[in-house]
Amino acid sequence: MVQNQVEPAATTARSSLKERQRQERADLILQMAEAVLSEKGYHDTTIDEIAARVGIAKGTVYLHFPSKIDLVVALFDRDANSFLEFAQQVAQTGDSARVKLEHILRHTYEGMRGKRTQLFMALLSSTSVRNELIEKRGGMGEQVTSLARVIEAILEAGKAAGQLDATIPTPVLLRTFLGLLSPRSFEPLIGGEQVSPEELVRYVGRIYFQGILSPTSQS
Amino acid sequence: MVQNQVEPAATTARSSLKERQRQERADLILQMAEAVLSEKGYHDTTIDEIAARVGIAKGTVYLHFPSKIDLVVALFDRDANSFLEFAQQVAQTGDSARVKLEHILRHTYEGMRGKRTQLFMALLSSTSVRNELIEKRGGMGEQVTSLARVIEAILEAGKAAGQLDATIPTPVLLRTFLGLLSPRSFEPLIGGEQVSPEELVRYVGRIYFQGILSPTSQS
Amino acid sequence: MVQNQVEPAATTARSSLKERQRQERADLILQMAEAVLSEKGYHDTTIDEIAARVGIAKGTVYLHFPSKIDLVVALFDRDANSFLEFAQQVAQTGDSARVKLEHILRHTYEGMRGKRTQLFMALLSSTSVRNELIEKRGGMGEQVTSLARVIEAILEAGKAAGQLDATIPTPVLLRTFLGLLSPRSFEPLIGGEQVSPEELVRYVGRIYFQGILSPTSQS
Amino acid sequence: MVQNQVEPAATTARSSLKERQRQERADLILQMAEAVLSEKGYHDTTIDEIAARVGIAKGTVYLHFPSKIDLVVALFDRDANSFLEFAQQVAQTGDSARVKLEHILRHTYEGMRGKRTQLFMALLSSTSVRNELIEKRGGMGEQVTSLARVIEAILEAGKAAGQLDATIPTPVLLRTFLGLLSPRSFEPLIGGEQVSPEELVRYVGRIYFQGILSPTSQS
DNA sequence: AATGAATGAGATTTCATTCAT
DNA sequence: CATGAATGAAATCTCATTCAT
Repeated sequence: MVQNQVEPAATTARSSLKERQRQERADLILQMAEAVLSEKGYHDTTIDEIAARVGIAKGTVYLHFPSKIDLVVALFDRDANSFLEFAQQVAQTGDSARVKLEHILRHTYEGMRGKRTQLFMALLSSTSVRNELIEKRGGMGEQVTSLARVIEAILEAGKAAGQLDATIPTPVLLRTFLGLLSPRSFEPLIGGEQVSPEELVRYVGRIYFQGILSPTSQS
Repeated sequence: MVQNQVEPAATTARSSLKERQRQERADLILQMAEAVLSEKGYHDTTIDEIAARVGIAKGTVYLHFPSKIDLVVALFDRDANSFLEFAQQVAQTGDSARVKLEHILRHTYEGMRGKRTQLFMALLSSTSVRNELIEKRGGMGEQVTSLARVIEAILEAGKAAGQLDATIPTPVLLRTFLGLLSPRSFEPLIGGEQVSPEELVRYVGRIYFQGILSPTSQS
Repeated sequence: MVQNQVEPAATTARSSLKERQRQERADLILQMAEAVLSEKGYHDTTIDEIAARVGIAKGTVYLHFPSKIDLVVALFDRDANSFLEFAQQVAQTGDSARVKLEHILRHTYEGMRGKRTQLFMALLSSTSVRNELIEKRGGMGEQVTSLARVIEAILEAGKAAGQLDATIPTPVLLRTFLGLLSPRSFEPLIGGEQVSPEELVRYVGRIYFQGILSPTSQS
Repeated sequence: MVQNQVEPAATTARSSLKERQRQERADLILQMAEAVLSEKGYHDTTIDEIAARVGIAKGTVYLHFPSKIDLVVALFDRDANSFLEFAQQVAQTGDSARVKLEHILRHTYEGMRGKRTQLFMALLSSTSVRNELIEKRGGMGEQVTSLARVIEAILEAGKAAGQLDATIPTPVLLRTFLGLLSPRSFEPLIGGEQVSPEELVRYVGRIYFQGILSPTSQS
């Protein structure tokens, strides 16, 4: 009855230790889930395989995520939040729309982030996951709309500042830009890496902002 | 191209009648498969549902397609061929690269073709189907590479003619262009249709060829 | 297109043959399910075991019953209907309430019917099945209330005719009577069969109608 | 009966304190187990839920009861013993068989005891628990037979005293009486409470002892 | 003693594929 | 040819039980 009264520190320390371990475990699971998911897609990813890669038992996965779709949601949320956060930071800078959007492109194409965004984009456009989510939840979460809004805001600000072509509707600009974030979907079509992320940003940025016509031929 | 045209009467007539019926049946199956596949994705599409929509028994589907993945392959081939054919026709015209590519965009965005290309693109980037195909077949078929080559040829010709910016590597141009073909992946993110296909072509074409910067701000 | 037009008989014959086979299969499954269920109870009954006893594969069971609970519902319905039907027939006779109710007791205690009613009663009072049913359906079905109503009607008619003690509320009479239908719940408590069904009816009838006091001691 | 009464002070005091705490804990667990078991039945009751209701960890339950079935056994034993004790006390009075048995009915129908007996009766006739017990132990314990014997003794004494109808075999009387102890199994069939326990005793007693025939129609 | 994370056997259910009719 | 019943592998999820802390 008179417990944990005199040493709240200890208790907190202990519970936060456990909490940390829990977090680590959950992160490990998410990590492996991410790997398997991007290799195999939602349906061909089995809880068994995720567990095996983490080196734990199947049931343990369920200790952290109540169902397979929840695991995916957690992953999606993590990536969406991380992406959203970055986009929001970028949006707050005083840079031009072009610089801002190129920042986002760079962030997307780089390293580990790239993989994450890859999966994030894949999940975003996956019919099966979408159906599952709509059925069991009631939508894809608000981060998606938030993300769209942040980029829209950048685009609109660019238009207002006279930087971007105001005659093209923002939704079209938005979709087109989002499409640029996952050009790797077409990787298998082409093959290995011939271009560095940085180069890719320069090229894609140039395409998106200046078009692909040769400068001399521009009317 | 020149099949079953000059064959002797009776037998052929009968067999070609049967053949035609067979074809019709197969087409019907493909049609329904297409519908279900784009609604539910590969894994959530069941042979049972396809058969039910066609109004035939499950076994009958197997009479036409030896397995579920073969059904998808047939669909994919059909769409890829149709797309390839169109692209090849376009490539042979004397138009500029921009006009050619805008033709392809228009073809993709329009009507029923649009749906087909949608599914085609979805299958192209679907992890599960890709893995399945690599496992059971050994790749995605040659149409994909053929298609890439046709578009590459258009792009390279454009560069050679001084129409397109030669400083951007063709693979990047190619990927970016392919990315423009399935902007609907991001539909749920945005919502209903606010733009007609024709407008979309104009807007997307302008973005791809001239960029999104405001004309006045172009150096 | 011009099928089954000239020989509707054949078609019907064929389809009714299939239908009959289907029925037989379903009945066989129900039969085995009944056996396993009364041996092990709902939760310890596995579809695997039912299938094994029938000599078919697990999936085949699901071809006939969409889920385990549906299997139980079918069984329950069958028994409830059979019981209800009998009770209704009995209710329509011109016999006295006592004779009617003793008919029902006899019917319950006899042979195969006994087992069925046993299971029926067991399911009726099984917490797990009840919860399952309330959750997945929305109640126990109407047969149960119908059955209660039929017996209530008999009791009330008996009261009206001056045969039964009108000072005891019908619900109490009803519950008590229903309690008499599954005296075997207490079998393990007591042991093997020492009394024949017919004797049991006589004894139980005497208890229910005249009480257990010795005739001489009745005030 | 005469335990821990004369032991030396210190150690015993401490150990009996611990012992008492242990007992209290065990009782609390039993209490919650009882609640969950009667709500959900044996299989749908999870150790997790019991622990949660007590407010302890799952492992702690296992410190008190080596397995789930042991928990049920303990509960069953407790109720059976309590019931048995009461029945034995009643049996020792000088009352008539009717008064004795009505005492037992009253005890069963009243308040908290009622719930306990309810569960007790439910467990008694639960197929899954029975099978589990037979498998892991080897029977249902002796209290059950003891209880049967006590009631049998009352019945036989009643017969010997000329109070009860000696022409009805005692086993039948016994079963029938036991059947009266859990009329609530049929509650869902009827609905809410319209009768008080005391009234119920009077009605059920009258039925059991005098029958349901109208007094005037008794020959 | 108490905890609760981890385990893994086992249950339900789905569905591509086969094959006798 | 067409059918659709049958199959059984495989996947998700649950939960009694164990055990390191």
